[in-house]
Amino acid sequence: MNQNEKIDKIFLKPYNPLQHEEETYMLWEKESVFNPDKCVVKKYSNSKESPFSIILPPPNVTGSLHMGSALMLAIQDILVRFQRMKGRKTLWVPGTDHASIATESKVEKILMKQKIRRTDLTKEQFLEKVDEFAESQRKEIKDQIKKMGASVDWSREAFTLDKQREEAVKTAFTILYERGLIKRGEQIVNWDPKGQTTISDDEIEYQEGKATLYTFKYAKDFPISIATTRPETKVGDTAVAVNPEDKRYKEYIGKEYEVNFAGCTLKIRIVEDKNVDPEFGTGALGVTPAHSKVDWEIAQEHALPWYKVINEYAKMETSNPEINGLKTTEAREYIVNWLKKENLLEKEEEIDQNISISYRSGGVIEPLPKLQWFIDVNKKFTLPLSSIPGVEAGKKVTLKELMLHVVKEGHIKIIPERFDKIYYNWIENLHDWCISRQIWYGHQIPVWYKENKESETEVHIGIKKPEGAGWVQDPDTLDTWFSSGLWTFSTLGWPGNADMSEKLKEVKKRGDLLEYHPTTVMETGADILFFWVARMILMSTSLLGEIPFQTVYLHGMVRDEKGRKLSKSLGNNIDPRDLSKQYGTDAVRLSLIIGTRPGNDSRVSLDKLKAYKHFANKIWNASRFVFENTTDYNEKSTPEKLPKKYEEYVKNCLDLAREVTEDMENYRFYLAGEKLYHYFWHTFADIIIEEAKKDINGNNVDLSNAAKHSLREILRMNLKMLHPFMPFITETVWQRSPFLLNRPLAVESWPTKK
RNA sequence: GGGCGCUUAGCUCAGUUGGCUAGAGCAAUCCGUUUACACCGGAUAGGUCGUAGGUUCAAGUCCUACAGCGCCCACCA
Repeated sequence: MNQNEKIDKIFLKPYNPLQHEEETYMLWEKESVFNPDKCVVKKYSNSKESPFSIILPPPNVTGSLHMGSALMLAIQDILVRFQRMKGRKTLWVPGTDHASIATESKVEKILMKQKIRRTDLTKEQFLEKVDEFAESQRKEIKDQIKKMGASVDWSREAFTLDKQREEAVKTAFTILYERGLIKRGEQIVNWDPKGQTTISDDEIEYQEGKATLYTFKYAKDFPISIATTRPETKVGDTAVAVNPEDKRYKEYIGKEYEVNFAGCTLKIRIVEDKNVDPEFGTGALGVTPAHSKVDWEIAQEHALPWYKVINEYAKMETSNPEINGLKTTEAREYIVNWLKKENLLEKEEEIDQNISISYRSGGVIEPLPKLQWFIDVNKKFTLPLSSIPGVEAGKKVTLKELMLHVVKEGHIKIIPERFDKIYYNWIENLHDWCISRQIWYGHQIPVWYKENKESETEVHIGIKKPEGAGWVQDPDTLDTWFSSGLWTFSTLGWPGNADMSEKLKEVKKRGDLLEYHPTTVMETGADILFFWVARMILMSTSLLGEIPFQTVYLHGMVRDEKGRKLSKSLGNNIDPRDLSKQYGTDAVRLSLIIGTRPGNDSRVSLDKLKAYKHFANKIWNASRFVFENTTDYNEKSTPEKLPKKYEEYVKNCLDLAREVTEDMENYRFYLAGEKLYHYFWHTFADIIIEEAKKDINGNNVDLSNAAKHSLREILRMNLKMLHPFMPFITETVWQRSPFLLNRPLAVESWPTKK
């Protein structure tokens, strides 16, 4: 068998991705090229260069990965592989998120199908089921991450609900509590009667709808008419608010009336408040402090009493037995009828109104006052330690100020820039963050209560249950974003063994946290800028006095071919693995990357997938051609100075390398990828190879050698540059090539201009 | 109510700080079955870069207004 027959044997045609991808990933793992420590030992990376670090946004264990995750993995892998090849010590930490509410309700649904209700199980039994489910999803997700070729360091895999992260959560809670930033209080919260839990402002979605606006008086002898879409809540009114500028009601301000309204006795005071719009309705607002956020604030302002008239099941709780226990909608009907009967109803009109919906459970949000835990974003506290320029250690700041400062001063750069404004706007409107949830799955709040002899409640906040009998832990769990907010440093060993309250500094002396934090870049979906990115900034700046990342790269949403959202309920959901099987992972990655600008939505395109699958085949065959035709190539026989034509070819390729490098360094890999594609196919394959064919078989030995030399050099550079984009095929070719020395392509050096 | 994005070839989209005859993929038309590849090659056609003004030696790129589509935030009880 001659050389070319051998090459034919190892380069079977056409290129079949399925045949090579798995073994290639195994090769990388065997060689530990994803582990930065081992890369230093093996001298694959230069420990003197500044490290490059990135933490994977942890996918929720609610289900398997979707196309958005595939895009995320592709972008991050490109960034990471590029830096690794440039010789930087490079860390990419993988992990998953327990996604408390989402996972809990998912498991509940699964149990329902088996005719098991949550209430049939004890808390322990239920959590066991959830853990079981989460574990199986994690396996699935891990498999998907590998299939996408993501070069993550599995030895550092993390889970937001594992032991280490639990320690981080408890520590964070304790520190924030000690600084007075976490408080417990009765406040109006977004209650989800369907999910039976509170949710944060950001977890609400608005649905457009119509509502009836009723205009009426509480009673015949009451001087002012009010308008509302929710008459049933009016049994909880304690005031009527009017605009101070409104002349119509000036004379009533400060007066108090006792009225009998729908069988309930109400004491209504007339107050003035700037927030009341004189143009709307009658210009007078019936204040229901317990069941409306705006009203709650008005009530706070005027020290009004409040009465809860709707309970956690969205049923009435009133002194009138005819209404008590009714659903809110039934109570509304009762009250409207009563108004009609009493001849108090003046007007009924239809208006546009948005309905607040929980984005997890779909339940209609009922504002309720409840005893909950909050993070106070407006309270001044002393930052004990800081490496943030402009905020020295010891300075008094609020969380809001910190969060604004680091972005406004450019310590954190957001790509694309336009999201800066959106971020500022969100922070400026930020209210206290309600962090307690009435569900089982998640980090239980590290607070313990005990009744003492005087039947007062003692409270203990800390990492461990206090000594002695009688301590009961707060049953609530934390908002899932509390633990994911710690993600950039909880994955890097924080808090470790140090005594957190005393020696924050000590922590930084330890391994990963010192080496890799702040992380270089956070790449994630633009849709979780508020949920997550802002929370990470909050946690990192306040707990470590450090930014969590230098750059935020935001990607848009991946939609289907028609531009619709991909979702299970629409039935157009795609498992990236199915596309990988059909087109090869490299093609899937390229199709998601090329032409997708940061922050913009993109569409799954079968045309693109097909095109890049063909491209993989092109690389395969062009490589085969080069190796077949250069088997007798001898470096020594290459003329020192290449003939002009080949000199130009090589120079052009080096120019491309410079341009591509610059694009990569500036996060324009969606351009770099296209340039590489175009160069490889339409310059290297179509022009250079075709030109070289003549010279290789010609009589001029020097020209022939120069052609062989140039083909190899250009192919070598292209395989390297294409590797971050198409890791599988480039590595597979490399492993079969004369280029292979003592290391995989994944840790070969990135081409630079000599 | 406030803010943001998009509008470029038949379709889906690039075009980096204003600078060469405006690009890619797919689709279309014609030719080619020469030993890397038919998951191929060569060629052709196709755009007054949403509209109207403006700045500039020069505008797809900057400014202003308008239109259509989409998104985010706030929210009127």
